[in-house]
Amino acid sequence: MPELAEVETIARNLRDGTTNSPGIIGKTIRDLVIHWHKTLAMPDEASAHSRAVGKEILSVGRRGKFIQIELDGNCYIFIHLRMSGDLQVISPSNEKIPGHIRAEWVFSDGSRLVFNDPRKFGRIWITDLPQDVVGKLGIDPFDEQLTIITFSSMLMNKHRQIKALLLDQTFLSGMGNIYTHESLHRAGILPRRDSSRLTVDEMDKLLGAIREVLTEGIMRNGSSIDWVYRGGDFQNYFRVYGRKDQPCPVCGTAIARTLVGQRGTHYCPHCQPEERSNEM
DNA sequence: AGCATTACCCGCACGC
DNA sequence: TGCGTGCGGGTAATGC
Repeated sequence: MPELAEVETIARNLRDGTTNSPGIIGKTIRDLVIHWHKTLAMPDEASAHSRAVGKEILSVGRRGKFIQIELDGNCYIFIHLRMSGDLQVISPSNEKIPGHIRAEWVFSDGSRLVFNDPRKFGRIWITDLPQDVVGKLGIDPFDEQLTIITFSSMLMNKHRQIKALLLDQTFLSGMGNIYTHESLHRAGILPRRDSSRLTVDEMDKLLGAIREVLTEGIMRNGSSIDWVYRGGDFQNYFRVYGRKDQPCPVCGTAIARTLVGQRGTHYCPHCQPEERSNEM
């Protein structure tokens, strides 16, 4: 699915508009149509309809990997794109309709916000209690309160494989499989290393690498992978993700693939070595 | 009890 | 045609 950089890009496009589509701030919802029942996680369809219809869109933002759309009357729409979701604004003049629409909001001006999601894993919540949906999310990687002091103590208080920990949304919110790979490679850390046993220098490098990779990802409008194209081109700058057997751009060693927590994991055996033993 | 890991599951499309 | 794989995450089971 889209990760932080892709979700951020989509949120910005919905808010500010693109050359092809207008933003949705200020639009009024005239109708909500659910095409695939399970896409609506909360509440039931009738309640969702009555909560959203007639409301004006006040803001669009991101919470972890959730898109947050604020409506007037203290109501929020949360959308999680999971693996294959995408959001597009379709104007009457801009009829390029995607093939797997699971839900859509129709606005009073005739334009629509469509939720396209081939794999049907994406979910929508409409609620006046945001904490029920995003309350358990960990700190955002760009949060100013996430200093190296905070980050290092967070890591030292856990004993988990560093890659699995970075993917845990209650620990840090927004990291996914791609950006985790790229961050660990840039920081020179093997994905299965124990988080609490990283050196302070490694923790410092890791936080910097996470922010660097996410910033570049956002700058390039995210990554476009598989058949789900979203307009970004960060995929052309991956150093390890999806590059099994190809040379590491830093040292030329063949990129290796393994499994960490049931998920494909790529790394450079030379740049990301095993932990050095402390024994003499 | 609480934490960490593993297995399985959920729809679909694509490459080999 | 069949099989493995995947920008994610929830649940259940197991082990420490």
